[in-house]
Amino acid sequence: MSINIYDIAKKAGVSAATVSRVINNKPHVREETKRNILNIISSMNYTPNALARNLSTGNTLNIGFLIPDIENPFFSQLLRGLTNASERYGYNIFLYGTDDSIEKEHRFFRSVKAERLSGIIVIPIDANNAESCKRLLEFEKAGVPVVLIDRGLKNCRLNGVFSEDFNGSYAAVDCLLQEGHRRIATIKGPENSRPGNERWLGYLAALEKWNIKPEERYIRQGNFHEELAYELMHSLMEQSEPPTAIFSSNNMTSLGCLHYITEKGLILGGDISMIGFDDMDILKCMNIKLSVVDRDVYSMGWNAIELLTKRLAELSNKDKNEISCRQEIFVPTKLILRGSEKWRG
Amino acid sequence: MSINIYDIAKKAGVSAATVSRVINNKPHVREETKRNILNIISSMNYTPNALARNLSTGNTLNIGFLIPDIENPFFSQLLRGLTNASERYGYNIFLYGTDDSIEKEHRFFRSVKAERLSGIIVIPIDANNAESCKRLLEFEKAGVPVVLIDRGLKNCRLNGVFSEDFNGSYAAVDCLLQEGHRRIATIKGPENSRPGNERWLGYLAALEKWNIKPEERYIRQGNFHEELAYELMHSLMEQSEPPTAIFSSNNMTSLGCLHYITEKGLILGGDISMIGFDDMDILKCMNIKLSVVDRDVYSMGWNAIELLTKRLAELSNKDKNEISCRQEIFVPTKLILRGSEKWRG
DNA sequence: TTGTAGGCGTTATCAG
DNA sequence: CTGATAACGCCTACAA
Repeated sequence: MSINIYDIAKKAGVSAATVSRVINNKPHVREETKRNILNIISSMNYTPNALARNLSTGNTLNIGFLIPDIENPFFSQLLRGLTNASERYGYNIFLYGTDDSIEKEHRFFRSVKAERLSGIIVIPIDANNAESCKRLLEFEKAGVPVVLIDRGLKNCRLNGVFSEDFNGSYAAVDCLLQEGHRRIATIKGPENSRPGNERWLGYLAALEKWNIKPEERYIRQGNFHEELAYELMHSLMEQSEPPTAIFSSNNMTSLGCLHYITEKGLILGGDISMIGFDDMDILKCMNIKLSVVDRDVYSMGWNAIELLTKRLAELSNKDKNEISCRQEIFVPTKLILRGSEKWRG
Repeated sequence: MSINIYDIAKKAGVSAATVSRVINNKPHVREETKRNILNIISSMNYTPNALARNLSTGNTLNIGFLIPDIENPFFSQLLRGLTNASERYGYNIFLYGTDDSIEKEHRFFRSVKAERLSGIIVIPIDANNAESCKRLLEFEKAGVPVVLIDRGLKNCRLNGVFSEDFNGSYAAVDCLLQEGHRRIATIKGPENSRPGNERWLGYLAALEKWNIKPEERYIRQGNFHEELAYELMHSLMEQSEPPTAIFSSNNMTSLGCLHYITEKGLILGGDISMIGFDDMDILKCMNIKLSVVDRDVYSMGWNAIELLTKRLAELSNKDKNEISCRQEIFVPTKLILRGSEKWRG
């Protein structure tokens, strides 16, 4: 096959053990021996076999990432944070696209085990899926740390990086109320998603603060996708007393709303007001002054890797047998006002 | 550590070899023995260690994917095609985000070798980079097939999946000419990119067909990113005799153009005409009738995996020692007219 | 049909 | 500071 550690050893007139020490920057090697070996390594263009090393150490630097919808720009941004951070920390990323299919999600769990990944970062598809929850807890117990991002799992206490969905949503709806709106509609996220639920609770809480009863006619069950949101906008707007403002629960939903709004030629912040969750670069290009609840998505990805790194470090210091703290990180949200929240502006 | 093939063997009262045969679906195992082993495997929740297997067979089912700009929706779509196809064929994807940094690209090549990936799919950053070319050819020679996507490398004959950039661009510009435009500007892609160059040649060829001389004042050097395109639009439009139509060489560039156009309140297909390369879902939502050169990006990703699969199969049939054909697949483009090409519409 | 034994390329533990 | 040698978990001739 390809050139191995013995070839180097032979050439250098030493044993494989010494070469191994050099490769791994271990102490107790004479400076000269080291230099010589290093030279031979580079001149023979030798690259240690990671498979063999991992097998021997029982520890890969590979981490798995399960992502439900690769084309959603939110996830792309996350992915960039993740890949950058994992490069920084020396991990390889195994990418698994689950495409919103729970079967795929489960299939990938098997892969994770087979490949002996040292950690996984998961955006679970269904917060209520007991099987996923079980499998993930098994990983944790087996010493494979799990970090959730954005979405969570019900009754499944794991590490995770989330955002302040409740606060963000509350602030957005509160803002609309301050603007004078009283008929505020929302298109909810999927019921089995933590962010969807939190944002819904934020909506309710803001209404309650202002002593306003939530009304069925202004509430729609969305699925975080554009098509449905677009349809729901029709049913929201084409009723006798339509809402004066919309709170949309994610970026795709906002697109659906905007689709309807631009199609009807409505003026944002004039004919209809709106605040969406999650910013999109595209809005700027299109000169669309949509107010949004923003958060640092890139850093969510980065934080997830750091959290994982920390957990992995704790696991390798098993000698102290510390009980490590579970951590949930909540990235703050920020309300960015661009005018679409205005009433009859 | 975790449970291994010997544990299963002991429990089943057979040797590890027999268990191995069962795991790999090899013949010459009594049906009953097989059933029994399978039962034990599932009851003990055993998953074979892929690292050990790969080390032993010298063949991983892992393939690397180098992508320059994860947040570009074109690449997201590609990524979806790739992940779906690789799941279908049983590969794992190692994702490497190069972020347009040639150093990262080279660093990842090292990783590819260390991890003994069985193939790589690359979107090279710089078509003129000799080092990348050299490394990729080395991989090919070492039996690690390489498939390029979209972008290529100069003087580096490798397998690849591209699209009919020249034809697409030619058709777009020809269409603008048919509409009566004579002052057609273009914002070019990077000079070191194959698609950028092909699309530029298509532009020139179309002009030539109509006997029109390309004019410096209507040509700008872009970089496939939005910001620069936006700036270049200023310099294009704010001259004494501005162009009447724009041909934009990729999706991000189109965004930059649209940014300018919407900001100035220009009417697409009225005040200014335009055709872009690559469609974007977003356009529909924003009700923007941009005509585009479209291609099936998802299938480009899928095709890349299929090409790789074929090459891998050929390599394993080394006994025949066939010289396998290098393949370049060119996905067709399609001009989608939505009105923005019209003149004084 | 099944078992034995050696090898894949490293690392790690002891000795020296 | 360096070298044998035994793992790591699986596959695969070859033998039985």
